[in-house]
Amino acid sequence: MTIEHEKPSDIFKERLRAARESLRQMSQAALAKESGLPPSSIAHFEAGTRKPSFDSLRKLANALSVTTDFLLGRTHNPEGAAEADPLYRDMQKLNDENRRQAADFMRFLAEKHDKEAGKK
Amino acid sequence: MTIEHEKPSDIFKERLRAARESLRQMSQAALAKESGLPPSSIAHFEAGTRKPSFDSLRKLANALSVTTDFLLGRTHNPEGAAEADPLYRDMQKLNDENRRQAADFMRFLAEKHDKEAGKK
DNA sequence: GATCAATATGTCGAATTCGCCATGACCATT
DNA sequence: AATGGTCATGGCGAATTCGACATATTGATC
Repeated sequence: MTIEHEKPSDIFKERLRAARESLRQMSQAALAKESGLPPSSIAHFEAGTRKPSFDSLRKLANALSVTTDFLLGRTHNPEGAAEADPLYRDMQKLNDENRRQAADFMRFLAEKHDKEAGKK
Repeated sequence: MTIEHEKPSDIFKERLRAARESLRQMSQAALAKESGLPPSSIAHFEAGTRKPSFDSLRKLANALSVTTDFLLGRTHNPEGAAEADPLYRDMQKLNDENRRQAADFMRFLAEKHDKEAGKK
């Protein structure tokens, strides 16, 4: 039972925009040129109307110098091994009971976050 | 320097087979069941006649507990320990603020657990 | 208001993957 | 020879992404 109130495809478009704007400070046009993809594809990806193919995903990750796991929402760190994540190291110190409590707490956070869906 | 003119799609099929056979010792049918993909898709991927879509790639990486970067040939190591952990994966779906709170809570649990280690 | 750059949205045919199913090959063990 | 397990291959229609292009929309500056 995973917390899936945010779908993988939704995470992807947010990660892509975050990497392009905050991390690399590029325009869509600049990323398009760097990755060799048409600008409209970048826009579609960030709008969530398309999901990248095998090749497109590779080009995006290369152009942005981030891991594909970050773009797919599998890792929080744009760069490198998740094992280096201090949070992961803390996680490994937990016993089974503590892990269950942490999971419950995260579910609570996710639900509270969902209630703030009436914005904009 | 080593000449590496192997196309990304060729690397992928080799990585997929290596992860399934050597790393996890699963049959194609077993991986199909674990990932929720049809067995024929696994065969096509390893034959190189198809390349996985966005969703299929995620399912494969989850089922095999490896990074997508490894499957795509962007890194040399499978390094899937953290990404394989469901708790860690769920944490990636939280926003920054919630993630920070979850981290604090886990640190608290870890420290509390340390204090109870007076006995050996 | 006018202009311009950046982004959003949609349309088109072509190409690719999708799940599903059938068939054949290969290789053991019986 | 026959069986069973594993994998390879390809056809089928449906769904999706592809690149390319057109056209709004937004936001900031003048």
